[in-house]
Amino acid sequence: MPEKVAKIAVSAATYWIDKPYEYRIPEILGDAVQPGMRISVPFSAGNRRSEGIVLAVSDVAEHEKLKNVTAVLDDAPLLTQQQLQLALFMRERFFCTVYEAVRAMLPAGLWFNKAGMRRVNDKTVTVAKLAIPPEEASDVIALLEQRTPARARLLQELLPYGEMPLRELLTFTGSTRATFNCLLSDGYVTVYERAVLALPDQSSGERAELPVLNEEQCAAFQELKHLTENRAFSTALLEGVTGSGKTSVYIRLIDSVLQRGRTAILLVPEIALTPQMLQTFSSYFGEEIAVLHSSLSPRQRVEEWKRLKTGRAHVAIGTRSAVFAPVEDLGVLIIDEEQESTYRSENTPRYDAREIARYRCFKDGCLLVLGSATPDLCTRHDAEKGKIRFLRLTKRYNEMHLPEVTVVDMKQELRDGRDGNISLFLQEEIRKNIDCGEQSILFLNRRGAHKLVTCVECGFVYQCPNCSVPLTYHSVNNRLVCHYCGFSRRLDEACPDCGGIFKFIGAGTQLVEEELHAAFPGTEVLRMDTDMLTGSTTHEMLFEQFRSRNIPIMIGTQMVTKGLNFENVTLVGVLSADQSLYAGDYRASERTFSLITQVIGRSGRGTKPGRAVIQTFTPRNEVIRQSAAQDYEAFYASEILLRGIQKAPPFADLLAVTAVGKEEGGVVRACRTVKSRLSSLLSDGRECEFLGPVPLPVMRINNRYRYRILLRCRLDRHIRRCVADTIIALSTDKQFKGISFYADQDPDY
DNA sequence: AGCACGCCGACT
DNA sequence: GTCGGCGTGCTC
Repeated sequence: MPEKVAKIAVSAATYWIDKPYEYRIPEILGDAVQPGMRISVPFSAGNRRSEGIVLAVSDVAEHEKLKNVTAVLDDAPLLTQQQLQLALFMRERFFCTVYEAVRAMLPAGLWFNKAGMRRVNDKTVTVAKLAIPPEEASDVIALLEQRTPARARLLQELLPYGEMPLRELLTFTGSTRATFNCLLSDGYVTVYERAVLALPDQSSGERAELPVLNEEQCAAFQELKHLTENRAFSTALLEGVTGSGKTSVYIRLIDSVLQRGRTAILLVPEIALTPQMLQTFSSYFGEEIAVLHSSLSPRQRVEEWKRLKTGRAHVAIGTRSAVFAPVEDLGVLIIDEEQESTYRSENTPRYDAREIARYRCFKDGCLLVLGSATPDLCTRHDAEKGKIRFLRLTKRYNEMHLPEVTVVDMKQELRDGRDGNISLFLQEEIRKNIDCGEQSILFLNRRGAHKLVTCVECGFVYQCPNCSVPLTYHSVNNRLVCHYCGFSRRLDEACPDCGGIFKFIGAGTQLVEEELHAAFPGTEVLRMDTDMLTGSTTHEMLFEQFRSRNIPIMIGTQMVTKGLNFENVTLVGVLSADQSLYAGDYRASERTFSLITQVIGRSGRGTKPGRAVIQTFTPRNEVIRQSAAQDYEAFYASEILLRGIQKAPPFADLLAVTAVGKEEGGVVRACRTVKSRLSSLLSDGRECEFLGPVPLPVMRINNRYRYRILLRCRLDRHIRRCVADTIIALSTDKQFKGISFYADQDPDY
């Protein structure tokens, strides 16, 4: 009887030693070890316990001496062969380890032990929060390291985030609640309960009638449906102006796929996944739906995942990670608002859900639908070239008119002696709304929401000692905070350089709120920002207040832009359109256009017509004018020309290799080495262009310098291989000790 | 990365 | 003679 051998992707393996490792399956484990299961193995010289996932089982050993598999962690495979294949693809494509890919594919709750899963009815999650300023925490960690290292580790893990669900914190650090309680009683941390997104009640058996489609929607639906009927891969762009009813088409499409016994996945941007939206889908599909979303409790996440895995649910709705939903025989995968940056992961593995979607649909032979009012330029370009199907919805629901848009020149405002954040024109418009009992929403860019402190006399600006950014002022605690590393300090009474008086510049939501109170005394204002969302208050609760109490004005950041439907809102204002426009990367215009479109779309969704006001210092800017006119066609036409000239996507791929390290000279040298190695590897007649080394827009974060090399070319397998080899070679080079490298396709900056 | 093995200087 | 410095190499 030949011995069984397992090929395993090990969690302890770093990127440059990541490969399938062989282990012997001891006889007692016998058939209990199958591909797709997690197991426990000894790894490396010290035989450290490591987790792994079984990739294959065979009875031929390619190695002389093998270690034994220690234990099996699952009683059924978590991943199918196809999903394991996907993990291997992700390694190639996103420069991560196979196990990192696996971890991204599975709900985090699977790693919590059974004892930790006892709670059934999680209405809230306990969140651990740092109770001391981050810079003080660093000192505390150093202090604790000697006598109570476990406590130090907990604090260390919590530090970069500021707060995280307690359960996750304990699992990541492998600590117990007791250790945490010590930190709690020492006052270094606090806890609070955060409300968990409520899943729609699916017990009410009555299913709603499917939405009736208008002529245009019907044509789009028929064509999409047709594409799902032959089992072949295809992609379609569904471009629909705001309010054209893309969702109704999705619903009918999902329904038709379910009718044929296949499954569906719907991806939505983070912010669009609201209880109302889930309720809508749940009313059509009942318990067929499973929701995959980060603000579910770990327990719920596992439960929903299992319902899909076991075939009790056939439709997955969720954010980015729902692209990994464990469904078989996929019939359609829909990505709503496909241009959203939230589909790209910012952590390892730095995957793009759209690319995973394409891979899955290709393998499953099914339809990929990309829906948007303002598609990604590359998607739109593909549609125009006939590479993907192109379907359009041009009519707004009920023939509603687009809001009337006014662009206000803020330079003129300054010349007229007004230096506030709200122009005279916008003030008058708000006044009209207050008078007739209608509501207004004011939108502030996240970047614009930062408040700087500067000295009136000498122009002194506080800088973060660890990062190359100015500190931002928070009036709640009168402290200056770094938004990258969390450093904070008290604000001095006067300028530390010259003793001058401070001036606060840049509009924070709080500042705008104060301005509004001054302009409209006695009028209620609802502020929607992260400061308001502490404790058990959720967005939904604030939105509900806004609606039910008919609060005249709401101000907010990104989160007020999407998907919300308030009938009584007839005025929206973009306080400063410039921040995102002049961010400096090749996607800045595209982001701005999409953002303004979404904001404008919030106005006049009821029976009354809407108005929109865009404030800018550059009113003649073409992108501003095109977005004010809501002319995506014009925007696309001019922007695609520009991309051609810039040789930016879709006309070339960009790949950034970033080096991060404590010593600036070393990091720059590392980048140069990346460049010279790659250029000699790719010198065989390929058209490749190198840019850099350039510092990232924020050059230093947490005392680590960040530089990158940009590679402009047509990315193929060979080039990826060369990049991977280069990263591996430099990571293992003693010369570059302490410097880490990563690669990113089409980076945002 | 993290750990063992290995080959040269100051210690009980 | 031995303890320990960190240089080198491997992880099945």
